Amino acid sequence: MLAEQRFEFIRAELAAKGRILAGDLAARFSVSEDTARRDLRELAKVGDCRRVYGGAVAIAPNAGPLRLRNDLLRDEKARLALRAVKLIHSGQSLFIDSGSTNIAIANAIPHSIELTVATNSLGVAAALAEHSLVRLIMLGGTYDRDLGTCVGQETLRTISQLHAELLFLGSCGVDAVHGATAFDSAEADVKRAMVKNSSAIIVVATADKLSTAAPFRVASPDAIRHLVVDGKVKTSTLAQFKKHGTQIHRA
Amino acid sequence: MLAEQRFEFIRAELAAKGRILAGDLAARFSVSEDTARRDLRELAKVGDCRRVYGGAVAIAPNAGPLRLRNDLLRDEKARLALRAVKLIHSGQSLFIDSGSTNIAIANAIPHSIELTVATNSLGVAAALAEHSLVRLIMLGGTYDRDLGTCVGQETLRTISQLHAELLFLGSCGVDAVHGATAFDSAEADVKRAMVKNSSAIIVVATADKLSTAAPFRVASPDAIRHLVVDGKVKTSTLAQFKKHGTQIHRA
DNA sequence: CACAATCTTGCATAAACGTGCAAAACGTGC
DNA sequence: GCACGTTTTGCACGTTTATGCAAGATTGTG
Repeated sequence: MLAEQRFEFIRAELAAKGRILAGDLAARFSVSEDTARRDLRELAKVGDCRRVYGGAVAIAPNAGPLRLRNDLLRDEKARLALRAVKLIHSGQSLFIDSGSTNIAIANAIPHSIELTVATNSLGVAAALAEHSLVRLIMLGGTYDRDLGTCVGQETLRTISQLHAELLFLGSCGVDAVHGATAFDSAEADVKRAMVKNSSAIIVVATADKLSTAAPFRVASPDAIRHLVVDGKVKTSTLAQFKKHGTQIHRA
Repeated sequence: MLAEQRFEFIRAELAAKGRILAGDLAARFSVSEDTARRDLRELAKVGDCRRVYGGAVAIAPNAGPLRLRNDLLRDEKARLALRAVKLIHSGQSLFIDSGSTNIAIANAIPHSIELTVATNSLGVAAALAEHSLVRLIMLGGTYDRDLGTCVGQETLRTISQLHAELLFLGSCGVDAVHGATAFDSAEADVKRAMVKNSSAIIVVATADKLSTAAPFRVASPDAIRHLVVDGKVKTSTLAQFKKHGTQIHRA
C-alpha cells in the first residue's frame, strides 16, 4: 500500500465532495484511523486541505459535488469543450456520458442548436435544462453518489432502446492500446451500452487522462472516431491513435 | 457528521434568506437545539452572523430579499416542508413527485435518515444528491422543460416496477370533490402511476392550491392519506377532506 | 404579571485526537 | 550477509472536542 495512493484518493474526494471523514478513509484502505489522520495532517500541512474535527475539508469550501470537480481543471476543460462542441451539428442526436468534462461540454453547447440528448448525468441534465431547443432524455436508474450518475439495469435497458449519432464518452483513462477505460464495473456497463448504440464516439480527455488505463475496458482504440486534447500534448503520444483512424483535435 | 457541514449550510441559508432558526437547523441535521445554538454562537463569534432570539440573522442587511421576490411562496413552502417530513420514518421508500413544493420537501429531509427515494424531478434529485443515506432512484424519460420533470412511456414503465410506502404528490390543484388534479395530460399519467404503486399519499398544498381544480384528475379525495396545509387555512375548507378520512396537518 | 419559548451554563460521555513507542519493511553501505 | 538508519504503520496512553441532557436564567407574548 503506497501512501501516495491514499493521497490521490483524498485529493480526488476533496475535489469531488469537498470533505472527507477520517473513519471513511481508514475503512476504504483498511488502515488504522491513526494512519488516516496522519495522512490528513500531512496534506493539511502542505495546504491541500483544512483539518477539522472528524476529518478534513477542501480549502475552498464552496460548492457541492458537481461544481468543485469542474474547478480543478476548469479552464482546460472549458477550452476542450469549446473545441468539442464544434463537432456537433444541428438536428443530431447525442449520448452524453457522465463526468465533469462532459458537464463542461453540455455547458458549452449553444442555445441556438437543435438536438436530442440522452444522458445519465444529473449535472449534464441540469446544464441542458434551459436549452429550449434541446430534447432532453434522462436515463433513469440508481443514482451512484460517488460517480454522480445513474447506473444499473434500468439505465442499460433505456439505452438499448435508443440510438445516437454521436457519443461523448467520459473516461477515467485513455490510451492507444486499451482505448477508453473506467474505474467502476457498473459505470463501465453503462458506457459500453452507449458505445454499442452510437454511430461515432468522441472522447474529450484532459492531459492527466491520456496514457493512463483504468481496469475496465469500455471502447477499443479504433472505435474512437474523434479525440479532443490539449494543444500542448506531445504528438508522439497521439501517433498511435492516428493509426487507428482516430481524428485528433487540439484545443 | 462534520460540524463544518452545518456551518456551510448556515452560511448558505443566511446568504439566501438572511436568517435561520435554531429549531430548523436542529431538525435539518437531526441534532439537538443545543448544538444548533452552539453552531450559531460560534459563527457569530467569528462574525459570520448576528445572534438573535430564536436563531441568527446575516450581518449584511441587504442579503436575502433577492430570491424571495422570485418565489413569494418560498417561506410558506419551507414551513410546510418541515411539517411534512415529520411524516417520514427511517427505512421507508418514497416516491417524490415534481414541483417546487416537493423540492422544498427534499431539501427539508434530514441527512440522518435512511431512505429509498424515487423521483422524476431533477430538482428533487439534486437536493438529495448529497444525502449519503438516501438510495436515490432517478426515473428516466423525456424531460419536459415546462414541467421541470421527466414524463413519458419510459417513466411510466420504471414506476410500474417500483413500490413506495409514501408518495409526496405534487398537485396543481386540490379540493375535496375532485381530489388532486394536474394541468398536463402526460404529467397526470405519471402521477397516476405513482398513486397506483404507493401505499399512502401525502399532499402538501400551499393555500393557493386549495379549492382549485385542474383538468386532469390524479387521485380521488379519499385516496389522500395526509394533507399538509398552512395553519391559517379556514377549517371549513378542510371539513370535507376529513370526511374522506384524510388526516390534516397544519404548519 | 404570568407563562411559554428560548437561551446559557455546567456536567457526563463517547468519539476523535495527538504523542510516544515498538515492530516491521526498506534501502544503504560495509 | 549484516549492521545501521529511515520510513511506515499499529497500538496504548492521556487529552481534547462535540454533543445531549438537566437546571436555572432570560426573553418575548398576551
